[in-house]
Amino acid sequence: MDESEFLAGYDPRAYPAVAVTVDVVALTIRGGALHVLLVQRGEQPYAGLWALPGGFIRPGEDLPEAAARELDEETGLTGRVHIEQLASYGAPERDPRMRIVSISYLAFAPDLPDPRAGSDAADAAWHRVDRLPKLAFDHERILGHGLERARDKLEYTPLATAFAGERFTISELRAVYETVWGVPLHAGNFHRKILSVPGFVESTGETTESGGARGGPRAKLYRAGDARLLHPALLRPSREEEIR
Amino acid sequence: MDESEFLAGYDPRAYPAVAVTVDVVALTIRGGALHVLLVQRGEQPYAGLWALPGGFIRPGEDLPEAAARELDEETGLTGRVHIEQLASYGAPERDPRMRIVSISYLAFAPDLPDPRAGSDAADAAWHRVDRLPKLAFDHERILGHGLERARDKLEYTPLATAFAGERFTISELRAVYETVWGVPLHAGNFHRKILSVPGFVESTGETTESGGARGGPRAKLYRAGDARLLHPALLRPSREEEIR
DNA sequence: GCCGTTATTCTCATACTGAGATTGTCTCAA
DNA sequence: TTGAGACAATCTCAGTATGAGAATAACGGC
Repeated sequence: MDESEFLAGYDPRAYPAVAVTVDVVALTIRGGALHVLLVQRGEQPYAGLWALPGGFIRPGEDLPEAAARELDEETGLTGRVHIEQLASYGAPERDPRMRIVSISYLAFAPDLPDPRAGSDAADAAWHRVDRLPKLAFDHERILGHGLERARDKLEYTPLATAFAGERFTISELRAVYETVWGVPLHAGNFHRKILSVPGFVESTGETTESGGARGGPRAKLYRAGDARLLHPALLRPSREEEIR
Repeated sequence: MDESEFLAGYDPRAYPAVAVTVDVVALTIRGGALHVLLVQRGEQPYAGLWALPGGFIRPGEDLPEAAARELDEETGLTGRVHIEQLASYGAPERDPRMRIVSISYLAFAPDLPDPRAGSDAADAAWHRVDRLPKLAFDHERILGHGLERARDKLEYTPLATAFAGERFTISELRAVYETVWGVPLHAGNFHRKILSVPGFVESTGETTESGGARGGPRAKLYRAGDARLLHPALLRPSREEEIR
């Protein structure tokens, strides 16, 4: 039986309703650590637990639109934020109330301010991804996929510049990679690599106002270039475990 | 307003129903060309046009399960087929009948038999992806994303072996790459590369029964190895256009 | 048996990478 | 004011990967 036949003898409205939500994995870097935006649930199920910000799509609203709205409701930020679809989850029992299919989105932004104290429920806050509370629903799994995707995209896209400000130094960019990947990188090689990938960064001709907090010369400032893919890619230090 | 507050004053059932479907982009290689499985619609809307196989998810059925079922209904194949989630589409007007959110799946398989003559609608058949008829809904876009994903995954995963049979020669594997990427590859370099990537293929110790149809020595036979990621990856000949 | 085809292996020049070292600027504290 | 340590920016050098072309040899078809 395929779609048309199925439709012919099948009225979806006759079945238990399926609701569609979007959930957003919003990542930012604060104080040298990767953080994710979470909201504390005020109601059952999972009252008191933290969850990814999200909600039902509205009539007439496209998916990316819904994701941007959810993010905006928590952070107040709309522009400047890179947002992309992550994956969808629809296990029958993932929400005890009813059948809910959730489309997850991944968002990246430079050091964001504290979220609005939720016009709603209990609370909203940035949490270090390496010190997470227990999450509601299957949000731990969704967040895991989001982190994986972010780490991968750092390799072959200029995504890292989305975590940095308008202008940044090579060292700041390196800190983004080190934070997201969780490994130290060779400063000299990183510098050489960044400048050799066409379109990754472009010089602003300026330098920082002063040296680093603990010394060192002023660094040159760069802005994001026009490349959409990095070629050749920046490869993560080998991950033998992940290969097999 | 976040999920919990929204839920509190909002009953999704009160809104126009949202239906969830899965659509499958099933790819195979037949006669040296990449093909996609399409079904011809028997009813409105888009009656007579071709579309990706798909249909509504059923109560109690998880997403991947639904995708596998849809594929099985058309091909009869269940095992052997690699299947993974592709993306989701939910533009309000993508289906004129009602709000439909579709989760698409990507499937790869070795040269598959002709599909069942659809227990349903009009027809089901493999179509060369470079000679497509007009497609229903936004299926052309979905297929485009599927092809893009397949081409990318060929670079860093052993996916190509999913298009080849149980045992295959290096040349057959090269043909898969050339077909999916649409470019000729240097036979010698390809050979060297495949054998140097750990875990990509492993020797069976056997060779083909005879040489190629137009001559040439017998080729050694290999089977898929245990690698899940290719390292270093096989890079596609440079695609300047796609970088910026 | 001769010719064209194809599998497999080599060569060689070029490009990219990891590790370590060098040079010179700048902050901080004695 | 000065010396120590931090850090940006370059460079060296060896090891590895890649593209292009060629060499060798096994087969099928005629």
